[in-house]
Amino acid sequence: MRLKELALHLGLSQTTVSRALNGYPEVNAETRRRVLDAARHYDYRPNASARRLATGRSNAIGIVLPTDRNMLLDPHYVEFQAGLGERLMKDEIDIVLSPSRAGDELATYRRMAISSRVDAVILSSPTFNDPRIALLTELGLPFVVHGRSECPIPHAWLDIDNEGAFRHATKHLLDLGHRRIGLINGETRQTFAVDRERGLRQALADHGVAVNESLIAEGIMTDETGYRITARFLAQSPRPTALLVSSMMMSLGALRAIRSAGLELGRDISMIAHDDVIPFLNPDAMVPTMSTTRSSIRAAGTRVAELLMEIIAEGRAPTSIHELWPVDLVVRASTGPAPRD
Amino acid sequence: MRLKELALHLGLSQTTVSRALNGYPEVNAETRRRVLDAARHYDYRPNASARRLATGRSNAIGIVLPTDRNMLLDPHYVEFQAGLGERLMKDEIDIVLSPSRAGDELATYRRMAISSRVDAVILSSPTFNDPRIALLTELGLPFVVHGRSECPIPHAWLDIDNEGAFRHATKHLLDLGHRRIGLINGETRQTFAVDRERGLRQALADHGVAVNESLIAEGIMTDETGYRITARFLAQSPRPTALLVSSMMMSLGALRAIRSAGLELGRDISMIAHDDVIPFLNPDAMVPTMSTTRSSIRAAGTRVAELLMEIIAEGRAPTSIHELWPVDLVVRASTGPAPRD
DNA sequence: GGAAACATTCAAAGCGCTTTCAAACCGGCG
DNA sequence: CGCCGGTTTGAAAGCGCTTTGAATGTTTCC
Repeated sequence: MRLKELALHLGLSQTTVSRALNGYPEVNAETRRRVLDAARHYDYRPNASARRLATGRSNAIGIVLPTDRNMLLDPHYVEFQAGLGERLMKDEIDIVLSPSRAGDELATYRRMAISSRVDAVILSSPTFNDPRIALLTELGLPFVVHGRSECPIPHAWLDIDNEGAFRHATKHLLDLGHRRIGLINGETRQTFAVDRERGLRQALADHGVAVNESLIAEGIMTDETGYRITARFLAQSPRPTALLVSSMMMSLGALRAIRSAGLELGRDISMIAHDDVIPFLNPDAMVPTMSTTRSSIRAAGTRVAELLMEIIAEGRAPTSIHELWPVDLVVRASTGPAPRD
Repeated sequence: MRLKELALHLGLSQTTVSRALNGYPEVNAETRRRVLDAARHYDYRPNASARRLATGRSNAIGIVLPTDRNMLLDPHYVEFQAGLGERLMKDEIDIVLSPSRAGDELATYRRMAISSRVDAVILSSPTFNDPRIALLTELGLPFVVHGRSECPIPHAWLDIDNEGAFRHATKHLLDLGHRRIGLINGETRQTFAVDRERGLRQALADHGVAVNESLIAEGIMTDETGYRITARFLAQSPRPTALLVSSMMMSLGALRAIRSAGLELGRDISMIAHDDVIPFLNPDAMVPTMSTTRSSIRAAGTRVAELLMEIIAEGRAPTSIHELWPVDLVVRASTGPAPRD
């Protein structure tokens, strides 16, 4: 069923039918009712491409999907997508994934923009001076950064307070008497990891505790990395009495290493992990339950979608958008007072 | 830059330029070169909507994204996506995610089809008589099912041999002398879970071993479920000497429960888990290394994309597509001979 | 030399929608 | 009665591309 046929059936012009369906005010109430009834009856849906061509809006937002391993190796990604979806569903906005090899990312963004496939894009895992920001700004394609870059070009971003989160977590451990605190971080080419390390250093400095550089390590955020780094840390003498871990996934590995070393989490050693609130990695379900810095990545997705809609549908200025979300510290059983030497 | 302007610059008609760009043969070689050069120079990209409208092809394949929790709670999803992307990239085909609440899924498929947003869709996690299959068949939207349904309507599908995988795994355990084998399965409304259980039962029957129904359990495939079910199994007397686990994620929980019970994996109890080859859940990195039934879900994604392309670009008949992939059994350190009673 | 065959190009139609601009119709008013 | 403002509808012009059908040269072959 096409608009033309529908109009024919109704004995109306395409114009009127189109207006009735799109909620324009100049349509007679009775006519509109008839049109809507008929549309429902025939299950009419406007052809997406035709509408896009006519309006210039694509009703879709884009994400470049890096297909190489390591890039999206984590479940955070899909949670974030689900969060986006939750908001975009409401306006029947699609998410367009453009697959791309790591090296071709810029070209893929360019392609998306120039072929006007999407109204806006989301930029995840920004680096310090992320070239994508300059590119998209130049191309005039609206975007929101999830995370933070230090790129000088003004742009919209939403991030969680990684520095504050790890500062608080560190302070909590210090208050419990811990002095040798290890950091198992994500890769520091990602800004969030740097912010977290900064938070740790800041708290240590505030308490006049010297940083032990051999207790700061990073890697891709897998169970395996968590295991390896923790094992290395525990081999040191004296060993750390507390660990700060950048993801729940890593904390699983860390926990394995702790058990292998014959230590008990929460008594011999404490741990605080960052929790993105992934359904299948529930800190309350762990044994012992895991203390966390918590911030739902799904909620972030929903909010990013909302911001995107404000930009493209309501014309909000992207440069006015900077959201820094505070992060909860949730104390559970994995943290306890520092053991006596 | 639009086609019209490009043509103007070149002193050619839109027709010729379009043909040159799309590789039609009736264009003079020299002319084509000029056109391609100019296109590159001006960074010309055809407008996606216009092209779609004109050709009737959207160069996109669709996935309905269920945003409710539990539906895509697992990392398999993103690996599969990456696999798809790997193949689709080549032809610059987009993946369109249409967010949908669990209840509205059918409506979302319908919307995708009728508004001709995509050329084909992927149907994941099929149920026994999946209503989506009937719907899509009726709508005439090509699709490939990832997994298997028992829906009588002929359709394209790709699945791994879940039954064979678990039959072999069980047989392996039986050969090692195990008789009390527990199954920690995914939810049996998913066909793959039923197939796996079937594989277990078959192998037991072949060996004349009676099934212990209290050692068969299912649940969503999380670390937590793995922990709970295993703990319950281990509380039985006599306890099982081996476990079959439906996902690596669950196996992490199972391992925790085994350790909590003071048992040693690979000696006191054996375990074989199904491995979808998720980068951050590496069986070789576990301690002890985990025996698995292995099948890359990413590779499946790539193949599904390939099949989709064959259908939409080459006109292959969907009903001719039925692929059942064999599954490797990889024996590592988590399996050993059954302990003596 | 002219017809036939081929190679190359182009004008214009059409994909299905939105939107501009004009027209039709209405009751009310001077 | 003619005109006006307001309401409602419609014809037609795009949006930027592909593709049909025709036209223009260019060779080739009797």
